[in-house]
Amino acid sequence: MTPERPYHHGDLRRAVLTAAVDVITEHGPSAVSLRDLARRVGVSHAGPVHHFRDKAGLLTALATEGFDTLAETLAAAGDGGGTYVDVGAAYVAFAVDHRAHFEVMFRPDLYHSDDPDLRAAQRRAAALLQGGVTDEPDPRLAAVAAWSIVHGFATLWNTGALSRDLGDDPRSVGREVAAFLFRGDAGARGGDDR
Amino acid sequence: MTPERPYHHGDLRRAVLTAAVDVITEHGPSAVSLRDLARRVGVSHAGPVHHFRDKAGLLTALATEGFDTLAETLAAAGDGGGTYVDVGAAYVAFAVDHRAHFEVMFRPDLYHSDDPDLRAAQRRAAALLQGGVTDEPDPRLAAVAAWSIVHGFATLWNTGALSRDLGDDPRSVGREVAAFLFRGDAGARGGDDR
DNA sequence: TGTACATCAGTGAACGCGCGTTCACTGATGTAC
DNA sequence: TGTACATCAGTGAACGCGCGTTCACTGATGTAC
Repeated sequence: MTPERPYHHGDLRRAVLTAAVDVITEHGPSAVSLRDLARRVGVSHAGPVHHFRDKAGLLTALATEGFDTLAETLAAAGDGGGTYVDVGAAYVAFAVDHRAHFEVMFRPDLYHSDDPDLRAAQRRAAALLQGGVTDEPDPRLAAVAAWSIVHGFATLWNTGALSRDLGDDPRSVGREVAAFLFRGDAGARGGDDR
Repeated sequence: MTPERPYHHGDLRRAVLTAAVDVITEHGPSAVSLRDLARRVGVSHAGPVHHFRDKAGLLTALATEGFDTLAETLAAAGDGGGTYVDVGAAYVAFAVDHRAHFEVMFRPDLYHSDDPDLRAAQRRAAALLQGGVTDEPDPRLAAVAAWSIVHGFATLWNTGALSRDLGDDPRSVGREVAAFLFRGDAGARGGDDR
């Protein structure tokens, strides 16, 4: 018969991260404990330490993964002629689809914010956000405004602060909100300058 | 000689709330503990329980206070012909001036979100946010966009996510960002319809 | 002005718990030769 | 193909700690008469 729990887990790192996502999605980042995650994953309570060093180390890994995914998402949305509105909609979609990651990413007190991998991922995502709105009179202000509006919408949506009669599709409302910012610019183009 | 610690504190409730603000401002809401606050205030560890019932009760009080102050701030900004931009700037100012309150207010998992006083304060603040942008083609969308952009900016600023070369005056940048949203509307008037 | 009594605010001991982290360890795996 | 050995992944006991909450209590205050 096969043993129920082989000595080596296989991919404990991945499993712990996934469990962390579950906990955070349901109860928020402050509910995370290494011992609980170990329990969920069926491993001794000291197991996770091997992969993350620390509780903060685990959350660092989660935040890094989040910034990486966000960068990929934004890049994909901007490729092939995506407008700023597409990029903004992608930002909102990321935030609601990866709520746990999103929440941790913007709580730097929870992780090792000087971790090199993390910072690289952060920079990558930030560059993609800046790049989207180059054809405005004041592009720096426009970039901050653009980031603010999608970030704000995503945050308000995720915390349940928004009125419920906005419907149940955050992606489409998010897109409308992003489009509203550039309602004057015919076409609202951005992203690709080739 | 006067006793160092009179038996009755005088205003323990107020003192605990203030101490909580200090802790949250410095270390975030998850660092709050009733015992620590009691220690800071110079009172037995069970003292605060008398006034708040609960740890969540304490945070409920803090959030309520926050929504009340926000409502006052927004009302003051809208009075006497304040434009939406004024109201938006006031929102940002509140968020950076009362960072601790602001942070707790949008973490409903931390408090008793069905508390009647809390909900009343929430409704008051929400109404003032809705009312600011009545002269847009789609006022509901405009209201969500307006709330999103100032909320997003404030959140990004408070978490330190924004680039440092925006300067050190969140209020004025916040105002610019809010103004950017309505850059097409000459005058960008709102708030008073008298 | 004085007394009795109810109410309120804060005390301090005690409970039981879950946590992060450390440690010496052992089982499993892979690699050099 | 086989053996020795290094490395790696996970174990389980132990540590010390701070926490929230409960409880019977006592000091202080205020109010009725």
